[in-house]
Formats: sequence, structure tokens, C-alpha cells
Amino acid sequence: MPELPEVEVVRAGLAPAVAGATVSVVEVLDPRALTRHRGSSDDFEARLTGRTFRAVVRRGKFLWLPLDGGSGEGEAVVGHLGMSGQLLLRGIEAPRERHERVRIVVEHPRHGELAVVFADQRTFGSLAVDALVATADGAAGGWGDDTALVASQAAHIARDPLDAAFVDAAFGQTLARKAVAVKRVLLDQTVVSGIGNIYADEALWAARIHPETPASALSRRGAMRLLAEVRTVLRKALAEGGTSFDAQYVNVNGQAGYFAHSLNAYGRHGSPCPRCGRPIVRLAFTNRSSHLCPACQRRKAIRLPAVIVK
DNA sequence: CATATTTCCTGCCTGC
DNA sequence: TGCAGGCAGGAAATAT
Repeated sequence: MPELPEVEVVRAGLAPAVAGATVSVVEVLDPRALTRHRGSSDDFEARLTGRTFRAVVRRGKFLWLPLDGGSGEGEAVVGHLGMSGQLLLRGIEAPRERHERVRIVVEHPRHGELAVVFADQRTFGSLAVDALVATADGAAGGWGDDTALVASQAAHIARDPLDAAFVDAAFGQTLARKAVAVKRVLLDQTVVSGIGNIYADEALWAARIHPETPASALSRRGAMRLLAEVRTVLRKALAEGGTSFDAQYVNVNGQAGYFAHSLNAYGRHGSPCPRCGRPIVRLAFTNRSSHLCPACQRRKAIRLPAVIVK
């Protein structure tokens, strides 16, 4: 469930400890953590050992750590936390985490030796050594680095709503030509990245928009209001350290965030809507759920063409 | 081309 | 107490 705020907390925690650090040892404990790496575990270890991390960069829910040197535009370690992935900073003597999959020992010129531990209960997350490619729009690849490069595995992902190079007008135009439910579009990482089920439900609640509203049925003003609410909820969650329900999402020190206390709709079915007091409901949505207030978030009436009935 | 469904995985929770 | 089944869900692959 790490979405943009949670991944940004991890990025910001990792950056000061890892930027400028050199990899001394790589241990792959479970090759399923490398499903997106083109090559063996040995290849991953060999490509990484001895390299120096230049930065920690994030776009949407993707993280990448550019490596110094190399050919062409260079390479990076690209990572996605999936459902339950964690990147933890530990001392080199630290015992194994419960679901530890990869351990990268680095030597930092000021902080000394550290272990970067990738732990992942459900193994939807993964790490890979990946090529860096130029960004399509020439702007910086993401948060945390000024260079106009992006990991190739994240290059097809749209910019996220907190990215300075995100284009609001293009987002509005995309919504206007999509017939599918607006919530689906919010979750489509090729349209806007960083939003998952929690923040989609929260933003739609704040904007008083029913998740099944066809995207194209929103007015331009409605679309921009939704985008503004997306940004507000992402920023608030980031300021509170992200959303943690159990031990699934934690920062690099293993600590939970506080935003779960601020949720208005997600997971609150049966509880009163904080705005109107009527119960929040849960609706089936593909293989997951939508949480909403049916009173505040009215399904927009679809204007049907006139039909002549004999 | 656009949209819908399936797949990957483990741990917790419910109901029998 | 055990165990089956449901559920959680991001994104790529596959199907319609």
C-alpha cells in the first residue's frame, strides 16, 4: 500500500544515508525480489558491487538510485515496493528482517558502513539494475535529482501530481476523453502516477465525486477541483509520515506514519461520514473496494440521448 | 486502440 | 482447534 507519500518518506529517509555511498556487498536472499532484473542474482550482485549511488529519485511510486560511472546515460537501481515492500537502513550487524529479500551493504564517506535492507512480505515489490534514459519532456526525472534522466522501467509512468513538470491541462484533457470511471483513471499510472486505492478514495471523497462517475462526465472545473484535492491529500499524508495500518508500511527506520488517523473514507465503511454523518459505504471495485459517502458523493446523472418509444 | 481481466504472493481474519 | 476461503492490492501480461 505504499503510495506516493509513503514512497517519498522512504526516498527522503534513504537519500542522506545512501547518496555518495559505495556498495561493498550485495546479498540476494530471495531471487523473487529481482523479478524485474534482466539477469541472474549473480549478475545483479556483480553489476552493483563497487558502484557508488549518486542520488535517490522518485516518480510516483517508483524509486531509482542512479549509479556513478557506466556507459551511455548510465544505470540505476530501480525499485518498486509493490504491496508490502520496505527499504530499511540498518547497522551491518543487524539481524535478518522477517521477510528480508536483499541486503546491500554500503560504505558512506561520513556515515560509515550501513545495510540497506529490502524486505517484502508479499513479494510484489522488486529491485533491478536498469538503464537510465532521457526524459521525454526534458525536465528532471523526478523528486531528488535535477538531471533529466529516468530509469527505463519507470519511463512509461506519468509524472505525479506533486512533480513541478506535471501538466494540469493535459490531465484535464485526458479525463475529458476517457469513458471509464474516474477512479480508474486516477489509478492509471500512465495518466497520473503515485495514487493508489487509499488516496484515490480520499481525494474523491474530498472532491465530493462518486468514484464510478465517467471521467468524461466531469466538467473542466470539476476535474481541476479533483486534481487540487489529490494534491492536498498527498501533501497532508506526506506531512504526517504516510499511512500505516499494520507493520506493512514503515519508514527507513521501521516507524509507522500517522495519516491513518486522518482518513475520511478509506476503510471507514459503517462509520459516519465526517462531513454529513451518514454512513460511509464500501462498493466492490474490480478486485478491490471503493469507500465513499453516498450522500456527499452523488453519482452524476448520465444524460441520455432522447429515444423515441413506439 | 481502449478497456477488462488475470496473475503474482503471504498473512490475517472470518466462518464452519 | 483446525482449516478452507476470502481479502488486501500495484502493475505487467493477457484477453476481449
